[in-house]
Amino acid sequence: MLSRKTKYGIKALIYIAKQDNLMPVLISEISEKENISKKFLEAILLDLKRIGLVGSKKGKGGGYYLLKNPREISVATIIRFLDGPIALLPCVSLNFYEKCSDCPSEETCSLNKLMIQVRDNALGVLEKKTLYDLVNF
Amino acid sequence: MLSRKTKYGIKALIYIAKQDNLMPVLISEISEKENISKKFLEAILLDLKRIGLVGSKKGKGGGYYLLKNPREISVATIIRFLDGPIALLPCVSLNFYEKCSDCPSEETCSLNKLMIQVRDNALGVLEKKTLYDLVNF
DNA sequence: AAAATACCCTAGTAATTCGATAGACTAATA
DNA sequence: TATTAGTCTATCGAATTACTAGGGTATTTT
Repeated sequence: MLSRKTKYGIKALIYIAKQDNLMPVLISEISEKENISKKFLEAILLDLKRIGLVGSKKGKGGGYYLLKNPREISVATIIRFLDGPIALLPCVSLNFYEKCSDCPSEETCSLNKLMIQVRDNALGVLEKKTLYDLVNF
Repeated sequence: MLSRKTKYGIKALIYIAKQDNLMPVLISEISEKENISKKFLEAILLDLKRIGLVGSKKGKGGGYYLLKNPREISVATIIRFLDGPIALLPCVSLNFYEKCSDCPSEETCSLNKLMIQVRDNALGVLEKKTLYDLVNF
């Protein structure tokens, strides 16, 4: 399951992407409209800023805005950064690979191949889907 | 990501399924061969027993054995019982459905449809794959 | 009776999640 | 310059989860 953090992060990005004017969007506005705890959202947006997906402007008239074209932000990217691996096992993760401590060999592991298949199926959807698609659903 | 519990559970079931003789399999044997903490495995097998996938016999010559045909045990079933929902959001889970607290309506939710798609893709693999397939990989 | 084995209970550590609280800093604007 | 509307930082805490470990009980076979 996705963490709330990730879910909120995606919804916030969608919200920002929907405002096609150039004005930065307020945390408080997103918080109210999307029913997200303001302080929690604050932390999430900060994460998204570190990743480079959004920029921010302080002071009056400030807020958050997208730094990339919505077509270039895939859902997979967002999930990876906020939630971590999409794969079900560390040994089949493309971006967070780690050897399973209990497995002597991935070659002979009975789960490895199956989980690669599951991963690829999920990625097939999540890599293709971008913020743009979600805004214009 | 799958919990260790689930991963261990699946591997234990595979191990048991591989012994085609009728002798029950010892916890300690699975624990050693699969590098799983014995105590943890104990709890996992107990769960699997409650679910009805395995049976057990105490005393000398005791151990665990399958109660169902490996062809009838899908990986999805095992994951659901040990790990919970396969879906990424509660609102798209078939077996553990729950309304998202922040969403006013699933109809207009921008994530709902996408996550249904991801779920169905994952299930396409996990429902079809059974213990039998994993043993004879 | 003794040995082998599953079963049960408890407790603890460590990490993660989801926030709450309090305030510091920054920039536009009146 | 003072005010105000914002982001930013840091810390704390309750609740849950994921294991790990110990010791004792019940049951079955020899």
